Amino acid sequence: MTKNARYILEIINNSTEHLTAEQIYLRLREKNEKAVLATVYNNLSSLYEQGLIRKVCVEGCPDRYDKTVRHDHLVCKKCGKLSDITLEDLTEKLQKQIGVPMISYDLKINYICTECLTKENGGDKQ
Amino acid sequence: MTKNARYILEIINNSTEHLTAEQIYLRLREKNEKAVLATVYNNLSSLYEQGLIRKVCVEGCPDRYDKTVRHDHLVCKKCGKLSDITLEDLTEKLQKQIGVPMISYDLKINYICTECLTKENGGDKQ
DNA sequence: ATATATTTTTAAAATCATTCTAATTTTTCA
DNA sequence: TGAAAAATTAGAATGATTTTAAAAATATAT
Repeated sequence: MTKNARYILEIINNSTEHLTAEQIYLRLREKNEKAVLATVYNNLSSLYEQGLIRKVCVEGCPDRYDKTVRHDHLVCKKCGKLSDITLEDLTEKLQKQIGVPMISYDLKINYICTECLTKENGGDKQ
Repeated sequence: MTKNARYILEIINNSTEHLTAEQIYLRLREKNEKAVLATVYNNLSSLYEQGLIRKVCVEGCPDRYDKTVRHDHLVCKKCGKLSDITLEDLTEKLQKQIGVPMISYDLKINYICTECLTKENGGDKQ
């Protein structure tokens, strides 16, 4: 694995957020690594193909990259904010229900985050 | 609701597939409705905001639109093929686990579809 | 019905994320 | 050391989607 790939993997694994390629690129540069956005994309693709990172896509947002430890996601329907939540592992239950062998599953819970709820209520009162 | 919006909703609800904006546009034109792609996008956005249709995004593919009746998805990790599957409704179970009120959930099962499995085996033998 | 306001549609350009291209640099390792 | 392979770069290209501003259609009030 190249230095860039290692750094990128590190950035993703050490982040509690869900970073976009752009954000990863910026963090890489903060580390004084001079790299270009295309390099970040190249490395992200290869890390993803190797199964070392997860890719999360929410409509309207650029793809975000995530660690592979099993967990689920909360997605705010208003602002697109993504948070981690670890719910019961459904793998076995689901595997029993579907006939074919499954690789993994992605579970997203749609909700409205506290900030958006507050804003919404504020807005209504105008 | 305008005629275009009504037709688009109809196309989505009568389809067993998961259509992209482009495909919906083509079907609309088949019905002899002269409309432009931007109109399809406009209407899709507004239908989506009204909660009348679902949007499914799979990485590497343009967004696809889907009916709102509760069901889950199988996603082929190789070719991106999307199929419907109706698994046990997890709403209550999940709602109990997360604290905040949830709107809905999206469950995607990753697997390799039969076609891709066949191809893969064929490829290995080369 | 008739003028006015509102909404929708259109064509075209713009945007944004991502990928590709071909050249250059870096790394590998014989 | 030097050739071959892999990674990086700059920049153009692509593809999906959104925006713009004008034109057309629809609704509303007179």
